[in-house]
Amino acid sequence: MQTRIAQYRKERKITQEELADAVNVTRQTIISLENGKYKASLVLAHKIAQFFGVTIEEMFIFDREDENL
Amino acid sequence: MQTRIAQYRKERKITQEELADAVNVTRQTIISLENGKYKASLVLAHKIAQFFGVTIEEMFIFDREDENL
DNA sequence: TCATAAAGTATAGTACACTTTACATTATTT
DNA sequence: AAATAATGTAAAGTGTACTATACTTTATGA
Repeated sequence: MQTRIAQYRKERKITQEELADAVNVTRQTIISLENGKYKASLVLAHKIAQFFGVTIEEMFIFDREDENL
Repeated sequence: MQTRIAQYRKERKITQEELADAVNVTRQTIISLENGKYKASLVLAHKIAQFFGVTIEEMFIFDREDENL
């Protein structure tokens, strides 16, 4: 699964720490999401999408591998 | 967090088991989601929304309590 | 070039999404 | 009323999202 977190974040010149604070997770969580270490929970996905004013589907790119959970 | 899973499912006269099979989880997972025992993962949310042809945001209703993850 | 900000790595711990199996209750149909 | 379908409950196990802390590397800018 891919995300546009880093892309949107950089476009808006926001640091990982600022985003982390905004959605109330640790900086490590943002790093891990951006680097594909794991997938966001539904609520976190929603908060990040909301923060950037886009839908979850626009922020997170589901691919065929996501047949598994 | 609320969901419209049961609502959409009943509208289309689909059983929990049929939905479970369609999105490749167990029947217990569907029951638990419908009864608010826990929240879907992002990928499962996506698969359920896709199955019903709606967006994740339309299928899952985020409320203020969802400040936490 | 030196300081500092930003991004990254590592690791141990906790909570919970999801599975599996088995049994119980409630609806639906004949 | 009896059979069967559908929904529900319980409980133990696994994987992983996220935290916390501490340290390292890479960018940015005076």
